[in-house]
Order: sequence, then structure tokens, then C-alpha cells
Amino acid sequence: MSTQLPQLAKRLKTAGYSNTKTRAAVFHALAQHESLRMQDLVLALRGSVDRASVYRTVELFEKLGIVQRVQIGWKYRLELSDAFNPHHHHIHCTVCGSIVSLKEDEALERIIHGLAQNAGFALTAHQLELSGTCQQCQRNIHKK
Amino acid sequence: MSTQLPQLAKRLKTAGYSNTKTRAAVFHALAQHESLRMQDLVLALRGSVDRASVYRTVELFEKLGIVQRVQIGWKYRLELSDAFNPHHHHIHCTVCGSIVSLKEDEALERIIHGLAQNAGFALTAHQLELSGTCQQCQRNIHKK
DNA sequence: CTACGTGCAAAGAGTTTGCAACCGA
DNA sequence: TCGGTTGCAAACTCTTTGCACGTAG
Repeated sequence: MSTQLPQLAKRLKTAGYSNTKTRAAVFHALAQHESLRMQDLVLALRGSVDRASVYRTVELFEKLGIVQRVQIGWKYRLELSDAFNPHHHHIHCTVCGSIVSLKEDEALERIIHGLAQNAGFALTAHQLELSGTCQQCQRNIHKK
Repeated sequence: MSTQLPQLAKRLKTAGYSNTKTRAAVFHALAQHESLRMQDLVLALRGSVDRASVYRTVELFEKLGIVQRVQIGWKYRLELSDAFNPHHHHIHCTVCGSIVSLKEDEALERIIHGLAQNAGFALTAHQLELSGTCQQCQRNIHKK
């Protein structure tokens, strides 16, 4: 959403960083997708932003809490953080690779915070990753 | 535990694979630690098992459900799967890097299964990763 | 104008693969 | 013995870094 670009500019400014074309381009590319792999992001910006700059920008965005890495399967994917995108978790199909976002679940979040508290930790983040077989793929298996 | 070696032999045999020294060595190294990074595993086996074989063995063990990759921070770590090691989740300190295993929480597991069901998925695995600051590091920060 | 930001190219991790020798059943 | 397994070395992919030039403030 381009409505979020002012948000980006503000965050950069507040933290003392320049609001450059490159950073806006990376942000824009990220906003186009629910989540993407680094290689997709690099590809999407091919010709306009150098690979090294993409990595550097992502690193900065993480530090500023603009972007987060989420684990899907073995590899991470990138997505805008909770401030730009409501908090959620993912479930992915190990057969076809599709990814579904799960709405926030209050009871779940409560338990998670309780677990951290019991361990004496001040919780700053958490990720839950489910994997299994989606409905479509379950049907396909039965066809065989 | 060496008491688990027969378990390994059985699993390999059942699946039609040889029970080799290399595989036993990799398994043994994994059993020595709660979890380790690939590089630590390679290092622990330096001189006895080649790097490529470690990778190949880990891949096989995953396929056979002997080993699982868990996410800690951005990188994955390896640990024996739930069949050899009770199901649990992790919380890690982003300051000192320490990792604490959390005991299974029934309510949590129930919610997770419910979420998968709602999404129409047949759940096969899940991982929860918490991150924050541990008690020790919270104290250290206050000292400053 | 000055310091931060970027592109380019090259270096470094981490991981995979081809092939000949080796070993378990 | 025979086919699966391993070591070795090289190839690949992903990520980081140094440096000179470009650009925002």
C-alpha cells in the first residue's frame, strides 16, 4: 500500500536515516506480497536496485522493525512487520508449498506470553510455524 | 543415549538403508547435545566423518523422522526428533544467545491443532520459537 | 558541501554434486 | 560379490564486504 510510504519515511527520519529511492523501492516491493524470499525480492528489484543494497536495506528494515523474517519450511521469508501488517502465524503445505496466514488467536497469544513469563524471559517476539497437507493436496493424494 | 542406537538401527533397516558407522556417529553426536548448528555437528565429527556425509546423513535422518531442524533466531539448529526427545519448544535470549527448552503445554498444543483444522490442513509438524531477554541479561542491562 | 547511501566486483560462508574407492549385508 | 555409502574436490548458491562514485539534506 502506498498509503504506508509516509510511515516508512517517518520511521527512517526518526531513526536518523535518509529516505532514499532505494529504500522506498524495497519497501514497495515488500508491500506487494504477503511474504517473499530474498531471491524473489532481489529479482523483483533487478535493474533498479543492486543485490547488495537489497540485503543492506533489509538488514536496516529489520533493525527498525519494519521487516521481519519468518520461517517457512527451512528457509526464511520476508514480510512487513506487525506494524504494517497485522500479527499472524503461518501454515504451509509441504506438498504444494502453498502458505496460508492464520488470524491472530487470543488464547494462543496468552499462552505464549505465559510460557515466556514462566521462563523468566521478557518476550520481544515469537513465531509459530505449522506444516502439513492442505485440503487440495489431501484430495489429490486420494485420487491416486 | 547409546540406549537409542538400537532404535536407530531398526529405523534404518525398516526403511531399507544400511546401518553404517557414519550414521551411528552422526546420531551419537546429535544425542550428545540438546541441539546444535550444522557447523558444530561437522566440527564434532571432523576427522571421522566428511562434511558432505554429514549433510547427506542429516538429510536422510530428516526424511526418516530421526532428526528435525528447529529455528533459533535466523538460523536453524538440528536436534533429534520427538521420537527420541520429548516434544517441546524453545525460547532464546537475543542478548546472550542462550536457549531454553519449554515443556510441552497441553492447552497450547490443543489450540495449534485447532488452528490447523480450521485451515483444512492435516497437521504433520509445528514449531514455536519465542525470543526475548533472559533473566540474567535483564539484570545486566539494569546494572549499566 | 559533507556524510550517508549505492553499485560493482570480489571474497566468504554454507551447501550440494560427480566420481572413484570402500564397506555392509 | 554387489549395490549402497563415503571421502574428496570442485561447483554452486547465498550473503557480506571494500571501495569509489552518487545523492539527500
